[in-house]
Amino acid sequence: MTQPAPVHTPATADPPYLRGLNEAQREAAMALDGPVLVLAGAGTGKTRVLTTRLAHLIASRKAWPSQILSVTFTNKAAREMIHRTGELIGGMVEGMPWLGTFHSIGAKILRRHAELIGLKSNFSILDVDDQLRLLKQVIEAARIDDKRWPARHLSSLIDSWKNRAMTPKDVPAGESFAYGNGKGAELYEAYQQRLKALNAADFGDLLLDVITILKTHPEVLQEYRNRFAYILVDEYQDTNVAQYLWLRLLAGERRNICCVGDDDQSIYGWRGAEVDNILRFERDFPGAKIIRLERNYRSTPHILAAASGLIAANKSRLGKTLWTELGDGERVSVKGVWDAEEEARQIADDIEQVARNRQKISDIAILVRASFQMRSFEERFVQLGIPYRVVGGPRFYERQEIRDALAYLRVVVQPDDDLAFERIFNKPKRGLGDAALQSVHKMARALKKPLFAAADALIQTDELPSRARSALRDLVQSFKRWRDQATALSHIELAEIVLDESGYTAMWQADRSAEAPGRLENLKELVRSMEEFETIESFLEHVSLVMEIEQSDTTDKVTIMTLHGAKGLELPTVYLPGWEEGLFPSQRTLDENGLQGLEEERRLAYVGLTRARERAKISYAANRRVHGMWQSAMPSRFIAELPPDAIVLESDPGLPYGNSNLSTAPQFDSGYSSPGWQRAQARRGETFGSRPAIDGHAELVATSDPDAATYQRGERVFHQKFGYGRVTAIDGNKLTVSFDKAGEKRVIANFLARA
DNA sequence: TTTTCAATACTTGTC
DNA sequence: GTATTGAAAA
Repeated sequence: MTQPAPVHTPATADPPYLRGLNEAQREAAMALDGPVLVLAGAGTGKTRVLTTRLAHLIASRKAWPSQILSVTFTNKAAREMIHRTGELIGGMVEGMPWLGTFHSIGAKILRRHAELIGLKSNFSILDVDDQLRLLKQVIEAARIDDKRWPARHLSSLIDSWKNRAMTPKDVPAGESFAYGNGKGAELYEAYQQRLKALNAADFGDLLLDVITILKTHPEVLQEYRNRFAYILVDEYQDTNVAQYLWLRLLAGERRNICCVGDDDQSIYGWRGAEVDNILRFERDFPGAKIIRLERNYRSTPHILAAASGLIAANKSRLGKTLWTELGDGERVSVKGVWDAEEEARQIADDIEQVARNRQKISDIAILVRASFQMRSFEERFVQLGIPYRVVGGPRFYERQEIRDALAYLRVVVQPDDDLAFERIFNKPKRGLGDAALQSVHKMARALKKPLFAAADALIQTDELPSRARSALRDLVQSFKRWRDQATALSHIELAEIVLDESGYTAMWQADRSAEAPGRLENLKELVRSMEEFETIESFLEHVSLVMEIEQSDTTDKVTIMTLHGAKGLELPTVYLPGWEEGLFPSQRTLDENGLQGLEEERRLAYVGLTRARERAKISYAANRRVHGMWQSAMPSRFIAELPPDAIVLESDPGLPYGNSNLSTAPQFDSGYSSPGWQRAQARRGETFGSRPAIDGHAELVATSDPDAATYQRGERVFHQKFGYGRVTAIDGNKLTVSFDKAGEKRVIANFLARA
């Protein structure tokens, strides 16, 4: 977020860190006392304000660094804040112990008071995988059919309860019925007990348990209220109810709380974020100062106009008007293409052109709504040899091989970690199957001891078949040996020995699949990354709270990522493909969350547009394959909402919006009940894979037409993608058609026409 | 116990 | 269309 020279020249007496701030930014950075809400539009220098505020608090001696609580959502944001504050006040931020993510700070507080909630201070933090396995055990113990009631479902329910700061007692009976015929709350309770027994907490607990402690132990609450003289919150629009309560408790009477956010960029409602938190800030903190940052330093006026015009269609927002002093620049281009492959082809051609002009292609990002859209781009880039990077795949520490390796280390360090032990029990395969694991469990229950101790006891008996017994004995003895060595060796050497002697590395070396070499590489990277840590314990703590690994890839590559992943970024050129009804806005969101969902999708579109500094290029495909079947699509309603003056239409011939006449735009009602994309567009004279005919006659076939829905076997039909064919089988509205050119395909009846 | 086949789902994703 | 997951067969 770079800024040009300031308009308001600073007074000479100003400390250097205030230089270059505009009036609103300066006000936001300097209003230190009392509640403050900074509404920071996209590209208005939000991080600048936050860091300046921190610097100002410290430099003016209002508070010591250790008295300021600064919370962010991501580690990346936390890192950036530390780094940039350091630049402002000259590297004196070593002692900012309370700057971090909600979860890392929650973990820190919880470790100090763990015993108040039935944990030990060395509790382990479960990842999503462990959580799910534990839930499965709880569900099984309650004799609930996990086919009818999947563990995933319960997991997301518990998440949503924790997001709303509900303990098992607080779950309303109605919601409890969402799982296992009213057993929801009961299972939640059982799960919490299992967690405590395992001395473990999940991510939700890092917040919820702290809230419980603060509520039930006034002296602890007072301690933290005294400690935190000032509170700073980043991305306030993304906070959930639990985080909100947590902040309110800590802010206390002093109310020195400053929240920075943008209601128009709230895109995580599905994850429990409450836009309402930001919308009602004034009511929660009467007398709060509201400061709007509206001067945008990032995008050209056309891009801003497009984004502002779009977001104006939302009803629930506080309202901001972004402006800029930059010169006009290019209009936002809107382009219709035949299908996703064509879309990828054209964008790739564009990018190739940029590369040929020896311009950086790392200035370009492709932002998609859903990750399946990435494939067509990757395929095309591979074909053309355009270097690219996909951001937001599975995170490093979430990869299977990394989790396995970590599980080994966890069992070495923490013999009581049952979940980790179970994970590596038969990995690599050592002939210990389900039967053997059940025996260990039985023993553990009998002895009331963790699995590892039970396994140790079990090999003294004749319970197991001799093969399994010796395999288990080997495993147990290996762990004992590694624990003995742990003191003598560095943690890096230890990790190498564990991975080696357990046969885990060998397992992947023997694997002939395509991913195996990559996995081995990742394991090496894991060991390398341990160097930064003093002990294996501190490394493991880092791993559970920081799901990423620093990577410095400076080569010139195009970025492909999801719109969600793009928040906070900015780039000169941004491609926004897939603006089609059903995909963006996503039909599922519309179905599940109605108008609210639509508004969130619109905010997502707003976020996408406002990432662009100089060029934004929207495109939509007239045809797309959804769940393996071809469907035609209508351009997104968001396209019709863009101000005509800010955009330029350049669709391929024969497609909607092909000329600069927006009156052909489909009309949607404010809700989602009549999506025009249900209408199929049948085009004649096309064959599979061909480009659209210039003079093709478009013809609409309504799905409601009863005639169109009933086909007979053997009937000749036409499909816009596959051409002519004959119906060979009928299954409801899904037909199997043997096409003359494209072969046999399963298609939806609505997209066929009689030939 | 392991392999193979069929059923299933399939937006977004921090910590 | 495809990746993942779970249950039957080898």
